[in-house]
Amino acid sequence: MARYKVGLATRRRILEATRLVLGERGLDGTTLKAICQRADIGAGSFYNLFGSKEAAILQVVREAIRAVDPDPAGSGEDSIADLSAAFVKFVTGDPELARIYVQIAVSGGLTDDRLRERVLAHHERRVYRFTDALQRERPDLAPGEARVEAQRLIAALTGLVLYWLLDPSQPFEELAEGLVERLRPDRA
Amino acid sequence: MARYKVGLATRRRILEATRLVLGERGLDGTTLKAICQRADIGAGSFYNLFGSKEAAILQVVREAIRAVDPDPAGSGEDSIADLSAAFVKFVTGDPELARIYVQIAVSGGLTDDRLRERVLAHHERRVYRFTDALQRERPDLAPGEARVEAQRLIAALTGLVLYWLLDPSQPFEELAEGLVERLRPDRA
DNA sequence: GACGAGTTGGAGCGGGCGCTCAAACTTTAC
DNA sequence: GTAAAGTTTGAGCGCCCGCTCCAACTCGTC
Repeated sequence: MARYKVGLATRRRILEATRLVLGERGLDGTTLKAICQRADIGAGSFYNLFGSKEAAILQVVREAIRAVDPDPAGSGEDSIADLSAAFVKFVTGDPELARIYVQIAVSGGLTDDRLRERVLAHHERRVYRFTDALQRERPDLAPGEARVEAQRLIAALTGLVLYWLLDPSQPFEELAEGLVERLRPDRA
Repeated sequence: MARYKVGLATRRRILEATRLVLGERGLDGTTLKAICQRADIGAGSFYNLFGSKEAAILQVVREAIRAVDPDPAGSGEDSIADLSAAFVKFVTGDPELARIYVQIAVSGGLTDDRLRERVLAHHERRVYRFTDALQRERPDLAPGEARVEAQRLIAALTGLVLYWLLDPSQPFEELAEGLVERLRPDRA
């Protein structure tokens, strides 16, 4: 849609504004008016560049999910500690996007069928990735057990993010690091 | 407000309808129309018994939180396994209420200041309860370490509930039970 | 059965929602 | 400089929201 420089710049401003509003107000609080005020544009400009409010939101959601799982077709060289640390870094490094990620996973996933599919597909990839890493590090674990431990670890990390977003004074990084300790080879 | 039997019965129907709609559609999807259709009443009847839509929702939210933490002033005789099993039982026994619990914690807690306070107060009580149980069972743990482990356990349980609600085919009970195993005295 | 108190449905209010549209303006290519 | 294509603004449309109001109706009491 955008073909001139100004249009592309406006497009970027809209996505940035959408990101901010989504983080602050959540999925349903993200109104067109809020986005347009934040981006300092009129409604007409928005619809010149996006087909609908949902389109802009989905674009931001895609970004958030990609930030958590940056390399969907990755070759699988990372350790559990790497994967976990990368997630912690994502969360602490871009809390706005982390907020969106958690809100989408829950309020979106539990009420919107299409979003649930996206969230579950993303979750499945993560479980696979973590399971793979765990099997490499801990050949002593049965394959089924590795997957189960991966699921537990991801659930715990997700829960910690939630409580940290609710109360940022919580020592999220320390809590998260302790989760990985337990899965180390020397604890087998 | 309700003084005749019919009024009290209607009040119950409204709360039941609110519970169902909240679980299915989430906080923002719970419209007055949806509640009234579900309860098969007119809007006038609703406002004869509740001061606002929010009042009915808060009533249900209170129920959900109380279901997770049924005895806020409890004496502290439960073991970690008891506390964890009680939570698992709540979740599997009343998934509707569990849905509400998770949705409120996230979409409510992250966007509404008053709800966040409620959620955090509830969470703090739970952490205290779990920490207390863990200290009794595992005197070898430093007090700070017991609290940290309690936080990790609660976060993991919450995360597991989330993913189980997104995908009920997940073996939630098995995954949850494994979390407690690790904290047993004989693993010290 | 008469009567006050409580309960009921639903039309309709003010307001915010996502979105449209046309006229004015800006950018770009020649 | 010209003109086609792209961009912008903001009033306003239709819709649904939470909520009000009141005439009609039931309930409980005597």
